[in-house]
Amino acid sequence: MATIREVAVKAGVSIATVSYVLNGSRRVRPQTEQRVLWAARELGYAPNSAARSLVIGRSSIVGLVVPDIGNPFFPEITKSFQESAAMAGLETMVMNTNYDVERTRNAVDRLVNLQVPGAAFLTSQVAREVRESLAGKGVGAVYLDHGVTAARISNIALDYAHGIRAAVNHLLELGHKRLGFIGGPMHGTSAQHRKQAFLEAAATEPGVEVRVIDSDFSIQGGYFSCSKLLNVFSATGIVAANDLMGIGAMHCAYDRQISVPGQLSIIGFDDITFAQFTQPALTTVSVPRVEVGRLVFQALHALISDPAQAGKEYDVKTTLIVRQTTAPPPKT
Amino acid sequence: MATIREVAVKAGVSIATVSYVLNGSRRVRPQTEQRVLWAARELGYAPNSAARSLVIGRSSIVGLVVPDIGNPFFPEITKSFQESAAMAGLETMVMNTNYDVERTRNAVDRLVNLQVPGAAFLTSQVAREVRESLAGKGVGAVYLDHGVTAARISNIALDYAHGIRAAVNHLLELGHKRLGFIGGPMHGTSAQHRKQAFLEAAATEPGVEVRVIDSDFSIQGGYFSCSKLLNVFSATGIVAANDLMGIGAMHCAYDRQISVPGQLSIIGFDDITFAQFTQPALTTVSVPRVEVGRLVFQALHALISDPAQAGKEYDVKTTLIVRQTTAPPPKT
DNA sequence: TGGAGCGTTTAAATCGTTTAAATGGCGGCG
DNA sequence: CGCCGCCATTTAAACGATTTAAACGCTCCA
Repeated sequence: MATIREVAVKAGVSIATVSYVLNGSRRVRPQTEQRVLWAARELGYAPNSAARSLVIGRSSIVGLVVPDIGNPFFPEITKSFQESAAMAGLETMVMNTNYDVERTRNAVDRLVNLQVPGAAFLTSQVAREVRESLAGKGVGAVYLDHGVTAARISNIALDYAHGIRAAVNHLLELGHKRLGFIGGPMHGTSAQHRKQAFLEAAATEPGVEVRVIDSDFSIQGGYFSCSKLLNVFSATGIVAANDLMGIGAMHCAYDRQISVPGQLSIIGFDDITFAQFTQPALTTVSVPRVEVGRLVFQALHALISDPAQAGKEYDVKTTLIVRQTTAPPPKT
Repeated sequence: MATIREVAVKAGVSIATVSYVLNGSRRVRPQTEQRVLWAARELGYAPNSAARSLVIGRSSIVGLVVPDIGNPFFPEITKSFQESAAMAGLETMVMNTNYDVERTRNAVDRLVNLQVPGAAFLTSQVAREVRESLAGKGVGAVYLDHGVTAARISNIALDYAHGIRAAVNHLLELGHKRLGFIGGPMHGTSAQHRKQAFLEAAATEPGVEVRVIDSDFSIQGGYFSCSKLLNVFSATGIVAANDLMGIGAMHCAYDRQISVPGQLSIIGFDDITFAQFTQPALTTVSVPRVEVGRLVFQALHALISDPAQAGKEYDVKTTLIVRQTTAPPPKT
């Protein structure tokens, strides 16, 4: 590996000049600039990132904290985040927390130790003191659905309400009167928002019966919750807080020989790639993941490059995608 | 952030002693050791990783290069790799290459710049000179299905043949005589191995007709390949080189009103989580992903901690999981 | 011709570690 | 009693970059 010193020698200047040219941090005579550039290219020089972070006090790595990389919702966001970051010359350190507060804390500690200038959190399991310590250390942070912006803290708000409302209205328009909702774990704010939105949307129409069950965002969870829902009262329409649970619900219906959408309509949330490949294809609320990934990075990048600027709130719309798991309720 | 200097002051020793205690790189009087440990704990000291890598010449980050994090096969391996790495005190930098040689080259450059002690490649799109330069720079590398071991290079061999053979035998035993195979992109060695294994297994039984189509590991690819296969000759059994393509094939069959498994049997490969949730559930060859992730890391770790030791070859078995997409061929 | 003034370049300090070499104290042995 | 050798510890020199402050070399004007 070539060092800045070798480049300096080759270009016949001091190392400071090389640094100035490469970082554009000071005016340099065009002629010297050319020589330096040439020497650097010739030697295939790339600044040693460790040395750089040591003196700067920040690394060129940003953190991306996800609750479960195994859930197909996250890899796609990760991918587009990572691509945006790479274009800005930043590496992305992906950390998986398994929806666990303790592991999240640990992940943050490790990110701080890496001296990341910022991190994005696609999970809501972040303890308050962790958030505060992060802000205190001057680390920029972008949260998903946390709802609060502050110095060094931006927020991406997914407009769940819009999509959920559309989903509920869709079911109501089809004539459904008994609706079930399978929610996510209640310690997550995003799960709370979705449930809230469902309840509000369902309340607009009089004479609609509603039941809600909190679950865990997994296929198995969706399966059992659907089962409970069907036992408790014979729902004709079910909205799940994510596609995985929606798919679980479909299997529950299948196992009970209940036809979807003939006897039971099901709507998911997220529009993961697989949603369009279930049999029948799952009606769901789409979250534009590529856009979210890009936006999350942009928000973080803004925070990093100008630490003085206040945190912002960004909005992302969600939209209903009608496929084949919804139909009018059976007439009894 | 506390520095080693502050710890030294608090413990009343020199910074070198602190370093020795913390790294166990030299004998230290138990009494001093205790004082240092206490001081470090008291201050919540964690060594600055940038400074450390600067002087060591290696970072505490290992690379994990995957072709497509969006393909559910990889996140799970990633997860278990990452967990093993974390237990060994190493961070994992995940890089996505989109099956692109150029992007792989770029990813490697960035890893080298980060001074990783080693990297694992779950993709076969690695140019030879890249591999060589990696080895030359003293970076340990673990490849999946590359088949070559050398100094600083280990290899994980997935025993495709075993699983594929079981899949083909399963179809033959059911009485199928016309078999199709949907392969992966031929520039990947793992795709080649699977195709090879299929052809060999099918050749053992006389009177069996066989057709092969190379595709691209995507759902869409599987869909079109299945379509072609059915046009070319009326296959009654199809083996796909991965589950995504198997699922694509199922949809193709569905759209053509061909019942699975009544008229067409389909077998996938990988056993991604979704394989058990398709309708009907996909018969597939299981690759133990958690185990693979762990093993890949262990192999890498061995390479890193003792650079002198020769590269090793590790084997992982694959096994057929019979679910619901296979049945005897229709009697004509 | 000498100096002011300006823009460019340089020397040197710094970041927080690791580690080779130097130091100092102490017991054992001649 | 003095010397040697051994241990535990310290001193100090790296590692490769950024950046402040100082030096330098020009041009231009008096």
